[in-house]
Amino acid sequence: MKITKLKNQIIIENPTDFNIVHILDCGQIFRYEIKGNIAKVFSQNKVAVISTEPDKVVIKSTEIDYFYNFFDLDNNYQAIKTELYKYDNLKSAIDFGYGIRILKNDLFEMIVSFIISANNNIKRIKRSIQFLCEKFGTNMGDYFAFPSLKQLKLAKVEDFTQAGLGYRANYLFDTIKNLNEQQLHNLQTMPFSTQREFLLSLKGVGEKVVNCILLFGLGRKNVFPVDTWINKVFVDMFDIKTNNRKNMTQILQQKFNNLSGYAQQYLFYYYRENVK
DNA sequence: GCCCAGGGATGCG
DNA sequence: CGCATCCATGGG
Repeated sequence: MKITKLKNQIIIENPTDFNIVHILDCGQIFRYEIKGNIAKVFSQNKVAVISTEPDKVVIKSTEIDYFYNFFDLDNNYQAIKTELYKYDNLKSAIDFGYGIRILKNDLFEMIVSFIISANNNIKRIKRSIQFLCEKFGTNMGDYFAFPSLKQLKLAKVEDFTQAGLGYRANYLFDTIKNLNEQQLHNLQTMPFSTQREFLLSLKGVGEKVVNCILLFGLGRKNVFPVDTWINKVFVDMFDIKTNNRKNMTQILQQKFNNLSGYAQQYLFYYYRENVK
């Protein structure tokens, strides 16, 4: 795989560790479109267009530095997959989702998105987030930006209910009310345990959501979010008996250490796409 | 009508 | 602490 970064585009030749469908459909992001071989990805107020051609992927954006980092292109996924391939029960998942990469997404967007994600399904999560973008985000012309904290502070509980958040409307409203820009800024450089403790103090953020925020919004790869899918597959794939999600998380994180986040994404994607 | 979806808050022992 | 129950909402 060869990556060439130009002024307004990135060219990836022989993309053995980059498949935009794998990346977008593995549940780490909720703002994207896939139409044939063209995909659009949104983060903050930015957009990238990804075209997949035979033996080549082209990423186009006016914010090419942002998306180079966003797609984690300095990271060597070949080495990660080689390491994870040592686990028998991961081989088929890695083969299936070979092009997965863990995105470096915006922290605030991840906090809001994964509060909405709790006990919800991806289709409805997408719809709710799109509603919030259209109602409170900046109009960028052919799309809407994700609303800033300041913009979301203008929302009432009724707006979140109207967005279809159900009982999560109150959680999000409370979190937005209590968050400030300084805290968001400070979170970027806090030690792991302090980040975790602060995020858990937010309404609507529990053990699973905090791990998603840490993984996708703060680049912490040592966490293993256990959701309903991982819960289902746990006993099958690891032959460890427990129904306690906190125990599963601890067991999985000990097993995979700093590769936990990657292992989780391969397994989540494989299982959700192949099992009903 | 029932069950499920990238679960969390709350209360009770 | 651990555990049970409740919580909106749309799709299958």
